[in-house]
Amino acid sequence: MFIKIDLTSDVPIYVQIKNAIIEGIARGELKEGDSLPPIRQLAEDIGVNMHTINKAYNLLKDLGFITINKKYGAVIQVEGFNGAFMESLKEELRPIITEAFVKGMDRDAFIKLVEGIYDDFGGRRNE
Amino acid sequence: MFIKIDLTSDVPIYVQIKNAIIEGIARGELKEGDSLPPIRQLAEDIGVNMHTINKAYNLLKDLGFITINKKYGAVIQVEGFNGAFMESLKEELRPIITEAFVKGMDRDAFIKLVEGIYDDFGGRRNE
Amino acid sequence: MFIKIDLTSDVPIYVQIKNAIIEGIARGELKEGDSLPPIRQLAEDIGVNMHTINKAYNLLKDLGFITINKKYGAVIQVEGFNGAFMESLKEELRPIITEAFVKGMDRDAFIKLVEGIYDDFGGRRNE
Amino acid sequence: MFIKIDLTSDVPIYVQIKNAIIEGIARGELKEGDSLPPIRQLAEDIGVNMHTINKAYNLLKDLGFITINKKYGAVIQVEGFNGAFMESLKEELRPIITEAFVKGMDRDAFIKLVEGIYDDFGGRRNE
DNA sequence: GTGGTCTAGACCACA
DNA sequence: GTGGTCTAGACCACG
Repeated sequence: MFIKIDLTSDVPIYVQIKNAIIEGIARGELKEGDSLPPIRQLAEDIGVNMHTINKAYNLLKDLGFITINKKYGAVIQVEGFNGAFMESLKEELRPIITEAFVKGMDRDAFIKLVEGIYDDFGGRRNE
Repeated sequence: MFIKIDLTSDVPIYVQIKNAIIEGIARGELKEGDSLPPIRQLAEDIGVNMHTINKAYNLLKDLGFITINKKYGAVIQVEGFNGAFMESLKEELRPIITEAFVKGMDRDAFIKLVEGIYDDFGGRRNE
Repeated sequence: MFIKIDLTSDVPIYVQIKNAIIEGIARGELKEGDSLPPIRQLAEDIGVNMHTINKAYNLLKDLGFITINKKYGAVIQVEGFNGAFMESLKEELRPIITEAFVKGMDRDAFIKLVEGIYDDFGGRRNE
Repeated sequence: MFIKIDLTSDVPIYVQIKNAIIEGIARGELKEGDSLPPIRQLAEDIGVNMHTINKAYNLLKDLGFITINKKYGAVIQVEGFNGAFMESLKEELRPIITEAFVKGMDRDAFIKLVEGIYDDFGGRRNE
């Protein structure tokens, strides 16, 4: 698994790592039951501190994408979406859509954009 | 114009203000050519520091929603979307969509969510 | 507010701090709306590292006892209990009660113990 | 005896095993004088390391639920509760009750919860 | 002046 | 060998 960090980004490193791992699941490179690398190893691999990886893993745990135990480390195990997730999704989405709308981007153009991203994960099923 | 700030949110206040103003444009409460309130006044109205309002206005300017000049202050003037905007939109959208996909939300369900938000601004045109 | 840490305890320091603060609320020394000390100040006061306090505050936030914002820092704001809380409460309680039962402590004796602790917070209301 | 381990729980495995055995006594499935399975066998049965079982058995011994000798292995022999037990019980219970109280759960509701758990072991006596 | 992020490096509990 | 905790000390974003 290859994670590329942009140190100049204003997105915190641990969030970038979180996103990269979820992206890895979406792409099918990481499957349910797979173990993520040990925090210290991944830290060395991508050249950041152990604590930063730790924070990313714990965030993934809180978001329901992995479980953590001392035997197998961090293991992919995705909780399905629920009402709370839908709510937070909507709240994240709303200001983005509003900006696009105000800038004159119509609904169909926006949906096309969404479809384009979805198609990247196209044939895959997450089970 | 009524802006409600949620101090408990982890969205920075100046971003909340920015979002509220764009939302105001989307809802038709603010139109091209309208002036935003003077910084001091808005700061007092919603009970935050002038500095914070200033930051929000500057962000709106950078995003192409207003112009700022000494004479008229902050005036709504929306730049249409361009390639750079599309790129940043995609970058914002991607991790959100990826999470939804991995959690088992399919494309159509996501699109329905998008449509729901778009419909809030329904019949309006921004000109 | 006075927090006493037992460095020899196997309860992590940040958990001890969390417990002490909840205890402070229960005793009425901390009320809704009160700000907790800034993390660095409390860290110095009780002689632990800033990060340990930070962890305690974030845990309290996750548990629904405080909110955190940059303006007022950590502010007491208690979420009422819900189903999820009841479940975790039951799971915590079960092994404790089971031990007591097996050791021959009957229901009434156990309840008396509970009442004794409740009475420490007796006349108070948390609103 | 059937012990189910939850690797995703943050309760250590050896504590889960300890709890399960005490629960077995409470339910009457294990009685005074009964032998627990040999360490190796139980380790194999539930798929954990011998070391972990050993730790659980030693904990049970320290808590006064079993005796361990070379001839008969681990044998259920429950010490009645004493002052020290009461003290540790109180210390465990206090933060749990405090959280419940602060979240607005009143004494009677809490006691009802306790009674519900006690009733699971209802008509039984441990002798 | 507040919390948030990150680093470097140590020790410990659990498996 | 795994994650968890803790420390000391730095820099940054937000208000």
